[in-house]
Amino acid sequence: MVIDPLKEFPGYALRRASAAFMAKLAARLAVLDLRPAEATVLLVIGSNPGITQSEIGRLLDIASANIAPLVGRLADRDLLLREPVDGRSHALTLSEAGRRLTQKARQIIEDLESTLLERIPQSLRGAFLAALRAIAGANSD
Amino acid sequence: MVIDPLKEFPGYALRRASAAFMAKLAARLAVLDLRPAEATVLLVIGSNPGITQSEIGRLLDIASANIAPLVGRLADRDLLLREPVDGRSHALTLSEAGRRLTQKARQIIEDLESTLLERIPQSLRGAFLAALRAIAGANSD
DNA sequence: TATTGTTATACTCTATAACTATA
DNA sequence: TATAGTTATAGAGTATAACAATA
Repeated sequence: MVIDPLKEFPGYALRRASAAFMAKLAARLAVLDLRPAEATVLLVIGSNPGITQSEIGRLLDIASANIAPLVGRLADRDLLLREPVDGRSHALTLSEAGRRLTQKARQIIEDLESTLLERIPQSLRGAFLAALRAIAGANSD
Repeated sequence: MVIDPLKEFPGYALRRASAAFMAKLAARLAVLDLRPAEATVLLVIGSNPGITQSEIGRLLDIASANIAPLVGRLADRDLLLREPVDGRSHALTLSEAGRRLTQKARQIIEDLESTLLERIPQSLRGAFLAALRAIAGANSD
């Protein structure tokens, strides 16, 4: 019998749960030729027309160096438009094709989120989300 | 004001929480020149002397192709010993240096796990862990 | 035939450093 | 000086394919 010394570690369970969820998400978004990070950026732009890359980075905790190629790929596919707001910032807006694709991505994400919630007793869902946010926001270290 | 369309998605919160936790873990284990995956493998071998690579892979959900170089690095550092049990499997055991390093890694991990638990009300910890396991084990898709 | 282990390769996300241009 | 953006590069985890050796 193999002993699992990580069995009681919530941090390890967190890692495994996240990996399992992300693998499923990636597989489903692949149908749209989108990666998880690309889909989340599209959703953010859709909800915030005119947002800049640096604002997206702060919201999603993505380094600006990593947003550049990501947004570049989406722009190359004509999913979004870049318009200068001043000499250095660019306002990002979804194109018509971008809006259609974002809507499909949102559907996929919401479907998957629903299956995740089904695994958690309804009365605990609020506390579960609060706990995850507390862990994610624990940047005092 | 920037709107966060992912605010209510537990899957996204899960991803962020895991990323935050893993970043801290990686930073602390770096002191021992260990990566998170290496530390978990050391812990598993420490609790299961003589375990084989394929058994580790099944326990930790790591593809065998990825375990090979990982175990190879640990063996190169003389942290573990590989002894053939039959013509194809190798029994893995910690060396004395491996045991010392594993103990230090375990301390680091347990410390960090404690700070994570502090963020969750005590009465909810059991349910939180159960929820994460349910999500990680939801392989029916 | 199935399993164990290995090598090679590629993809995704993330991290850092160095740089230009603008505020 | 600080901020926005870009480029280049590297590290880490993960995935697949192909293969040899063994059960």
